[in-house]
Amino acid sequence: MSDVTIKDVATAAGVSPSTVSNLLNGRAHRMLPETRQRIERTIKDLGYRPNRAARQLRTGRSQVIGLVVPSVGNPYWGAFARHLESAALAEGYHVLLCNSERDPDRERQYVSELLSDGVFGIVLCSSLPSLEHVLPLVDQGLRLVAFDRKAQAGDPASLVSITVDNAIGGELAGDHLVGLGHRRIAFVSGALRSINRQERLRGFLAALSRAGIGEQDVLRWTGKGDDQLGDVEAAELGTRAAAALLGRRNRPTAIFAINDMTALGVCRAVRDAGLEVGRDVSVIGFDDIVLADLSSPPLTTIRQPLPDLAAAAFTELRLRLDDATVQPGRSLLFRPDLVVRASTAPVPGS
Amino acid sequence: MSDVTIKDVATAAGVSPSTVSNLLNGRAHRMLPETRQRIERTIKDLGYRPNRAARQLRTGRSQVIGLVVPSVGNPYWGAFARHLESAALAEGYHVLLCNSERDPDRERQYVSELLSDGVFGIVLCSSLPSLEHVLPLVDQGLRLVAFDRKAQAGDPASLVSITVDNAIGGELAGDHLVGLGHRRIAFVSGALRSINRQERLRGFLAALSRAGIGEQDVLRWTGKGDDQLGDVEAAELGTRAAAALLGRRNRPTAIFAINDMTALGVCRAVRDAGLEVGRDVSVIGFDDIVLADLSSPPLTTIRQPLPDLAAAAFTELRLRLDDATVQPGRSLLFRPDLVVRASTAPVPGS
DNA sequence: TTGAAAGCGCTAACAA
DNA sequence: TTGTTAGCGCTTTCAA
Repeated sequence: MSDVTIKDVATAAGVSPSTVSNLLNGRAHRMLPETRQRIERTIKDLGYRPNRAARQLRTGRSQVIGLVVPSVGNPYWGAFARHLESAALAEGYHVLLCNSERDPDRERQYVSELLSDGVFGIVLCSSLPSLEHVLPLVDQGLRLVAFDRKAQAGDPASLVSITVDNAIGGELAGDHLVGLGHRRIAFVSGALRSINRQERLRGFLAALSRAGIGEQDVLRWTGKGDDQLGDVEAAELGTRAAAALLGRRNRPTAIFAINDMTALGVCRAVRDAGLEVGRDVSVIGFDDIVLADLSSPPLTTIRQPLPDLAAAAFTELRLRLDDATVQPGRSLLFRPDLVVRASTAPVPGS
Repeated sequence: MSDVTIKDVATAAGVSPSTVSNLLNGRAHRMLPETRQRIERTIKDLGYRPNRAARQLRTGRSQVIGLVVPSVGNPYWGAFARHLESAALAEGYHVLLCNSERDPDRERQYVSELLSDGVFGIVLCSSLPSLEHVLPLVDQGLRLVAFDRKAQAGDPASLVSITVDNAIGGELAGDHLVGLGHRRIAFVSGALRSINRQERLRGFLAALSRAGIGEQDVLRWTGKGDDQLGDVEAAELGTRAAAALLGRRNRPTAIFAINDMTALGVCRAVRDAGLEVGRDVSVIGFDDIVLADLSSPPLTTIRQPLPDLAAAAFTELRLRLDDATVQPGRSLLFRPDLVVRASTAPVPGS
């Protein structure tokens, strides 16, 4: 380890440790320019690097934030992690990565361990509607930003929630399909346990309703016991759901899938049924992961502005980390975009 | 913050801090069972959690390892990060995530900062053939495991290198295509700067050569200036390369792409040319990322045993973290598998 | 403008 | 079996 300490620097520069410390902590104005230069030179010459553990022990603060996601193996979360890390790095923060694998116990465990690591700022991407499993830890100094989740009535007052506006996203999807002339439309998702999913469906139904398509006329597939949907499983679910829906007498001409992975699974089922995505059945997803544009045909989807979302998550977290007083909670809802590609087209024969 | 310290526990339990510390550090046998139980109860009651910064300051060790990858936004690296984190967690370690974005300066910067964070164990997934930009830091206690990179002559003696056996992977790809009757075969990659890529090509050529196809008969596309290939760009490159290759008079009947992202781009170009992947042109990739199985048609590829690779990376790192004496370096080469899906088929008309 | 000194929470000799 | 003690490297108050 870099065994040169602040004391070594002080001795070599002929000053006291506190003067060096002052320089290190943005109080350079308190010393003569020549002193300052001498110290700076010495630091360079000796290759001195402050020991963060010592600093943290002393100040109680650390330049690390925690990120808890279901799994970075999922392209969506991988992309989010990348953008968040990028935003954090720009401000000198590092990111501890935690994969909850959608296990509430593991989520709680992580948060607790992070606290004990001196990591008080955490971006939590929880799959759960309720955050009560981590709330007790807020009393211990935890600063929480909940991502991909709209604020709920039962949330602690200080919580920040950041997400795309899922209801608007659902509406955009619905408007798009209706605008293409579709009337027999299906919705495919796993169990609607998360608020996000409920919102997406709500917006979607609202759009269809405006076009005169009642709720009862929308084919809904919302998980059939297959709840433990991971990332690969989401596609699998899409395939099974679409296979069932396409087997009906009056099969839908368009399908809205809860996310892109599911949509890709839906596309597979369409092909398996001997139909062509786009021409025979329109498919629209949600997220705009990197593969959406790569798949065949390229997937029409609702894009989440991931860089903006990630930057906001970090900014909000930092705000609460720097200021000891408890800030009021709030929700940030970002607007999603419709990205039209080849998987959606006018209804056949129209 | 959890302001209950080891001292509080000691007082409450009626013992000295060192006894509590002994219990905490696996020296429970040095005390009476009843003392032990009393302390354990107190720890629970008070909700005590050790302060890691203090512990680290004292011992110089930390339960954190660093992971430097090009970008977790790339599905391959995202999957690797997930498996590595999982292996680390099982032993009580946390993972600091660093995205180098393929910038050598950033790589060096990260490693240096990690050192100053007291993080001495780092899994480095560098895109560079040489590691000299971080070597000076090895003297400062850095323990390095290089992933996705075979050992080189110029490496430091203590370096561990872990990767799939890319030459064998290339051979498997070559044998597969040859076995299907293909003779006009192309290879598509970005610039062959990394050792991995060179190895894949070498193995591939060796397999073709055994089938009587000389090097000069293999169409090679190895980047045309488009060097800054990120993740999306890899697909883009595949598309451009394949478009050019398929425009030739004697177009290839099979294409081996350097990785799955590139292969997906190749598939897109095949479709754009009015041909069918599998039937008209066989395409094989490398990695077996999650999308390989989801794409249309599902992609034949060379699978990397990612969970095993990740577990090995952590194990090797930990070995070197625990033992202060410098261990001799070594290379671990894991065997890849051929996964046959629908993107490859016998050569048309055979 | 600079320095002396105390102490953050913990571990591990060493002493009892 | 248990306790005393010194000190890890740093920041910050207070004094000079």
